[in-house]
Amino acid sequence: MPRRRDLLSVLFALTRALRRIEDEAAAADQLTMWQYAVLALVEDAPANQTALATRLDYSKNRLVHDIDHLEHLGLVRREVPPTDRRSNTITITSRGRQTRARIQRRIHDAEDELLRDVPPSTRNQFAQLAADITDGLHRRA
Amino acid sequence: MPRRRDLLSVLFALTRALRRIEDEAAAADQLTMWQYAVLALVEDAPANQTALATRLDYSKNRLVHDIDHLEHLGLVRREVPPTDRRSNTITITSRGRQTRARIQRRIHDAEDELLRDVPPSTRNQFAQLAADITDGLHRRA
DNA sequence: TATTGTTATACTCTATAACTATA
DNA sequence: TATAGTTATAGAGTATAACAATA
Repeated sequence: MPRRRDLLSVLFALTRALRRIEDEAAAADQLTMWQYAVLALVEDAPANQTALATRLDYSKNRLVHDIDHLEHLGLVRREVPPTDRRSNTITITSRGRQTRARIQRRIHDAEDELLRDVPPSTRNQFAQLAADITDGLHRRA
Repeated sequence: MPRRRDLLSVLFALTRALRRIEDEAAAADQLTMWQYAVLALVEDAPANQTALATRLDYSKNRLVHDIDHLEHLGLVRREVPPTDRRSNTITITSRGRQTRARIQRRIHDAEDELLRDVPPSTRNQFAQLAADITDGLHRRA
């Protein structure tokens, strides 16, 4: 029976490589990984900055600059809902959708290249399990 | 058919939580996650600093301070092999083994708590697939 | 000439706390 | 009094390049 390995140690090289892939894919459109992550979240549904910070496990003060940048590029809009004038609802623009799709295509291509030696069945199984576990953690948070 | 999700997005929350677990477990023994990672690697086999940097995907200049710290705590030793007096062979001490085991126990306990809602079969399958994929990446590097 | 480990430096990222305007 | 967003600042983490000793 082999010794139990730390879970992080068996994920570290993979997530570092994936992080690099996302950084580069986002940088090709003048974005950071975090800005791309915001874009991806608000494409699914508009959200205010506090909700985004919670969901991303990110701090709200850092989000300010990221959303400034996204807004400056015309990829999202800040809208103040009349029901609570303290908050901003972040909404994606059509240009934002295009940019996000372009970045995602780069990411998926690079993922395919990175995992070219992993059999598709292994890979799909892994992705499914990872999604289940992570979604479970999000539901708890 | 649901849209393909970025692999990083389904791993991110998990790896961030695991990173926090390792940071805290290592900090309880005055170490960083990186220093713990070095300790774990040299327990398996002594290695020089360049090899460690490559294996950890870390830079060799940062390793200098980390190994200084580990050496200062008496957890590893630098030994100059007569065959190549430029390099240091980093060897773990018995105190280093004890510290590493103690930190790992904390990590495994915290992992169990984090993943308490994940069925053991799911978890084992996930860990096995992750290890296979990561080991494959290491073999390529 | 190349490599190992080291040092110095600048830069980016991140955490903390305080502030404003609304509620 | 509490919350959403913002601003300012200090600190940690990281990348780059240059250096000495050895090969």
